[in-house]
Amino acid sequence: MPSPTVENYLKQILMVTLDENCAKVAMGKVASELSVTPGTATSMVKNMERDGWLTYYPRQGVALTRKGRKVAMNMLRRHRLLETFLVETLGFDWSEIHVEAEELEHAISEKVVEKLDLFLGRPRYDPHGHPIPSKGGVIQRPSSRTLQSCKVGMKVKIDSILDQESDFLKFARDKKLLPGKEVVILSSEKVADAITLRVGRNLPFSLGFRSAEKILVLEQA
Amino acid sequence: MPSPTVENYLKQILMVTLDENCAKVAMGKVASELSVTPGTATSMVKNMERDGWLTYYPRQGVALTRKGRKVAMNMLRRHRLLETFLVETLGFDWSEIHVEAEELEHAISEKVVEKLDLFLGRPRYDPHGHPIPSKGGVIQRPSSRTLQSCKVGMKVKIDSILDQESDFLKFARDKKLLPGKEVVILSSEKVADAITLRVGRNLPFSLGFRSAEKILVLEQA
DNA sequence: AGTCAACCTTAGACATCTCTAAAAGTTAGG
DNA sequence: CCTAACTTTTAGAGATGTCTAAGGTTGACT
Repeated sequence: MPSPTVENYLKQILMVTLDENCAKVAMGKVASELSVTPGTATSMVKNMERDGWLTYYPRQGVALTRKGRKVAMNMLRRHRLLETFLVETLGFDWSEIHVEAEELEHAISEKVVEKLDLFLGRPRYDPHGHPIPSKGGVIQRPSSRTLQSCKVGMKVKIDSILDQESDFLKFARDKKLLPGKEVVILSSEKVADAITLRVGRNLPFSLGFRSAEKILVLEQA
Repeated sequence: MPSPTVENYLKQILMVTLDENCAKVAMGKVASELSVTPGTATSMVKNMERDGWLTYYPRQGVALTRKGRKVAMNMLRRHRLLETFLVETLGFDWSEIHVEAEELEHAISEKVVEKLDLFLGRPRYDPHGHPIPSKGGVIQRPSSRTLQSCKVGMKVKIDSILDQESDFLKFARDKKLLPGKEVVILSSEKVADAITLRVGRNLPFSLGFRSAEKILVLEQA
């Protein structure tokens, strides 16, 4: 059985994995997400590898094992069900519930989770609009669309690059056009057949529609 | 702030204090109540004295300080409110709730306790018939206990009947089991789950523990 | 290619909470 | 009043999870 601390590490690592859509999570990210020093994260992660929760690639990052992912999904389920309960049943404001759920999710037993789920009417989304993983650990992924289909002014997050051409991938990397990055659409001219966009705070640049079709993005809530 | 472990020690010590109606709690009792070895209890208690939760009288026992008692009462409040919630709202059975509440009581914030209290309609008794301490740490009937908790040979006075079931109330009236009556405990068999008692000079009869728990009594000096 | 900054790991320390095993104190019966 | 049985304390150890401080790697930019 994982300790509450291990549960926290697992959940946080899963959330970064889902968010950045990338297999390995860097140690620095682990440390900052959990508000511990880098040294603490390293030693913790080594213990967690010893116990089979994740795989540790020194100086590269960590990836959850199947066993670790299962627990992490379960924590996400608990967290989001509890947030729903706090808003729907106890009348909390949605700005206050995160911290409360963070504590309760470690103390609530599987039995209580089940009864709560039933009591709440098996909700599929929490008050923030995030999908609640099922009992089996399946999460509904927000559907992605191509960059080409985005409207001017939209703020989206890169989900994945479909092209495998190394030239294109190199170009994408130069422009920081990488999974997880936030992008703003500055213009989209059908006549010119081009989209202008900005990644993070970098310089804006343009992409032809043909290239833009190769990039899947997620809408930001 | 007390750790969950300290909270457990405090709550357990308070419960023994209330139960035995005596100021000091022996170290052996502390150890057995918390299911730790005597050595563990001693070292823990020393740390707790250092932090002002209790006073430690070597080879005699411990007594809560005002600060310790306040926290302990609050834990009791949380525990009993949570048990009420688990039964009333989520539909748990009596028998399962103690362990669940034991975990949750350390994770629930003051804010959530308040909202829960409100949601439940500010109950005064938990499903076992135990009084729920108020927000200020006042327990409503410090001198009353359930009939179920009485030892063989004790002479007590009926304080009140918690059950609202008319069948049970009719039965109680037949047996003269009414507030103010004096009762002697003739036997209390955990295995048989039953208590035998005599009201005044009437014929003795038996009650199951579940029924006995719904009867509040006052100890006779 | 060299250097610097960012990132990561190592090492040693500490607080908390637990254990076992052995020693010391206490109490009751003969 | 002595001893056996019980209770309590001491001593030493270990797991977990955290820190600081120092040292090693890596990658990016000149």
